Amino acid sequence: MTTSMTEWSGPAIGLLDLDAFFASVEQLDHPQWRGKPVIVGGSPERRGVVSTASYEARRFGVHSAMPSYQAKRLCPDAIWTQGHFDRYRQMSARVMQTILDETPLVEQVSIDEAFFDVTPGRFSRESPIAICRRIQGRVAELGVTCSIGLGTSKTVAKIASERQKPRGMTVVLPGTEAAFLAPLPVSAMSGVGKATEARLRQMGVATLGQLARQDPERMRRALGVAGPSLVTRAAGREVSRVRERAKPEAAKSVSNERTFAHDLTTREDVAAAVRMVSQMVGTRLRSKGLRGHQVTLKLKFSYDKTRTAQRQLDAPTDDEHVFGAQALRLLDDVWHEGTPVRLVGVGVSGFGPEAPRQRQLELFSPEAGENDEATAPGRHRDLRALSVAADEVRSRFGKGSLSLGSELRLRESASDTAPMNKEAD
DNA sequence: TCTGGGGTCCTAGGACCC
DNA sequence: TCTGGGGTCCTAGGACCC
Repeated sequence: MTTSMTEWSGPAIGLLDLDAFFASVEQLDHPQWRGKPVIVGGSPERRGVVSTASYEARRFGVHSAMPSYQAKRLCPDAIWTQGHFDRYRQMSARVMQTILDETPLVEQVSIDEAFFDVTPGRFSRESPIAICRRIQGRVAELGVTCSIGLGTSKTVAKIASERQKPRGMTVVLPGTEAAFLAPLPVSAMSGVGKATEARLRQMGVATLGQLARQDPERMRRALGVAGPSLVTRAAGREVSRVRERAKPEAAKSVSNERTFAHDLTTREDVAAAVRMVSQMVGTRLRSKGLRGHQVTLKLKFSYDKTRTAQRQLDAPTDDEHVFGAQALRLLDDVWHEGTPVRLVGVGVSGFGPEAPRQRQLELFSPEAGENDEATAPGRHRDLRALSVAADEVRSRFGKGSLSLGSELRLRESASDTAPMNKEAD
């Protein structure tokens, strides 16, 4: 297919998606693993899931987000690894730089995906297709491969990128968007998950072509504010803009959660888990220089039963002794001893510059009592200094080098840092 | 020992204020 | 004696993404 600039009218947006990225990096770094099934994910014994499966493993039916025990059954000889995230981030950065070398407007959307703007006449007069081909070749030189979708909007580019994988390139020429999208199931479009798909099915809408013909107002009533834009996007009429990625400092929340190999039932164990997870969050907050004034506790009792509770703090903090103590209090709102807990999560948010609304009541409430773990301001300072010192020790001697006695047993049963799932399910 | 972890955004109800 | 109405904050839960 050849297209000169004169044939391309309107915006040209590309979406680059790295093929089985984590597994590909592992195969790049371990030549003896090439051509073999490789699975990056949590271990089958610890309630893990598959993050990425190499294409060799996919032939056995293994895919992202599959429970690891199931993947193990399908592909017993697969090579397993928990993943090497610093290495993936490094490789990702090189890929992003490669795209930037070809066009200045790049929006990284995840570790393995980026939109880029190659609209003819905007930064260059070259054919968008030629630029995409060159990007694909240069990425391959780095040792990993990618698939690219090219179209006049983000929605089209994204869907196109998934049509031919791995190492594919799918071009949807201007004017052909509606015909390209129409036969596809609604779930092909990002923003349409299980729930929305089911809702649309009830309404007799199964394909993007059918969705494109819906009354936007009807969709708004059925699906909320996102409804009308789904119609526009399904019709291929979306006007999208590639934006440089927001800075990491713009994070709105920092959280950690751990699933335990065996459910926790005693207050002692659950409280120890809350403290352990709070400590992980505290370390990350301090390393990012963020302080939040809201803490959230999350407990998962079974696969589909989760409860959360949150609370405002008197002042923004990055110290687990402060927000962790509040998280412990929230425990009683959502849990009673004896109920099995499979996951414990703690999050801190509310990094905005302004202080939360002062709540006079709190000053006199019994919960600000002296039996708090950390209440008196002087004690706060001492404990935070302790947290900072502990960060230092952990960074020098490893994460496991410092932990409370009660945490030790938990650390043994908690899944190791499970890699994020980098692919759509 | 079926189904992880880190995020963002939206919704809906109640509190509270004027 | 039948209780307004807009705005904002807070909270819990859920959908979705990679």
